[in-house]
Amino acid sequence: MMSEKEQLNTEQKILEAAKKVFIDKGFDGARMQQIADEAGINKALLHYYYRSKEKLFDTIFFDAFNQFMPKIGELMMSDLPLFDKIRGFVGHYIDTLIAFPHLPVFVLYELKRRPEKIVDQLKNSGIKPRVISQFLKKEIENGTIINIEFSSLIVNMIGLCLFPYVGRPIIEGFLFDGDKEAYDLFLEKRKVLVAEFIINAIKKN
Amino acid sequence: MMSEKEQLNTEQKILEAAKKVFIDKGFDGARMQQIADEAGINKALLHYYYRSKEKLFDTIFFDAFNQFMPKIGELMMSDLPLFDKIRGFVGHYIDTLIAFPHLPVFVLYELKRRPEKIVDQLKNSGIKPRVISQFLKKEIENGTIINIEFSSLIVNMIGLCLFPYVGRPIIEGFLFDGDKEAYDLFLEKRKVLVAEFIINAIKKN
DNA sequence: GTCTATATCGGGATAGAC
DNA sequence: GTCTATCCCGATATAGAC
Repeated sequence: MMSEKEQLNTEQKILEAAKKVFIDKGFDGARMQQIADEAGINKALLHYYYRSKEKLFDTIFFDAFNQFMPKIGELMMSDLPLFDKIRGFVGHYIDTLIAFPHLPVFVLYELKRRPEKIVDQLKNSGIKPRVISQFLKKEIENGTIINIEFSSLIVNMIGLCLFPYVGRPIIEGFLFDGDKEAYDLFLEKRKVLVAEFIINAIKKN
Repeated sequence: MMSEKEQLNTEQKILEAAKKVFIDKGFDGARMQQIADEAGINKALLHYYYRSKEKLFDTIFFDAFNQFMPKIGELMMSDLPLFDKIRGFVGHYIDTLIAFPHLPVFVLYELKRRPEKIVDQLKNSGIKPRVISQFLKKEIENGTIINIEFSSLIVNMIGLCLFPYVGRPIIEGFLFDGDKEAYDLFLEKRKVLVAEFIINAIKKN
């Protein structure tokens, strides 16, 4: 009986392995040999499918990035009440992070090597800051929330979601005495806590 | 007339150069040759002062880390009112980030390679989570703030300060259309905005 | 202490058999 | 498509002259 991994074809095995190694080690830290080992093949075959390390990396990276930037465009531009949008965003974002906890550091690190390409990707994502910004202005005029720029709000939201993941080794070690289970619980609870924290911060009265 | 750099002795020049290159490229991405060039010496001399790349890196890293983790122990454990502590923390933290904007990604990335050592450093920093936690409990009992764990609060605070720096390439490109000056202004304004955001989020009524 | 020259090795990439 | 063997460059590290 074949294991699940053995049922994959070679290209899929390579992609799985590359994803794992690149995300864990970054481009510079990753080794083609390790990817080959992980995929149960040899180095030469990697080059047969993807001519270079760079090419293979690109495939992985943009795939990862699209997972990392959740499909929240529709959510943000829907006609849900603002506070529900915030809850939806935070919940969805943290769910993604729980599924792929190593993605953020990977993406942020690689971001320094090629910011342009990534910004281009985002611009093609269909998310329109202007539209959301207008929506926010209306809520401010209505008096539901305090005066805040969209850029501020979104940066705050992402920062609050993200940091527990990128900073996990420090926080878990220092504040949770290395208690992995306690930290997982902490992360899970933040799905609600972060949304309420944000709403508290911006709601009038 | 000597430039400022030429007045430094060799060891200082090496440390300056290494700091620059390591922080910019990370351990794996950094090249001893580039460090030597930057310092205006040759590779052999690097090894004369620091036997290996790893040794040189360690020196830089722990130095950088101590800058990155601002000396906020005293501030946090002082007898200032809570909201002033928060303002002080955010202001000080963001000032540090403005001075060393590339530190966070560097520290977070390298953190994955050696979490233990860094947590040890923190534990020797003199900051006592328990003490601050107790202080927070009192404020909750007094009714000044809503019920919140210290771990949540500090993670939120750091996350809010940090993200605009680690995510700068994306945010600046996507939300600010690459306008560097506008982004610097945005960062500067956050010194006040973030503190008030946090205070709003936790204060009762 | 500082240099030039070189040893050594690891890793990405290719050639070529099957 | 998949393998083994090998090329070749770049990077760390060392030897040794001055």
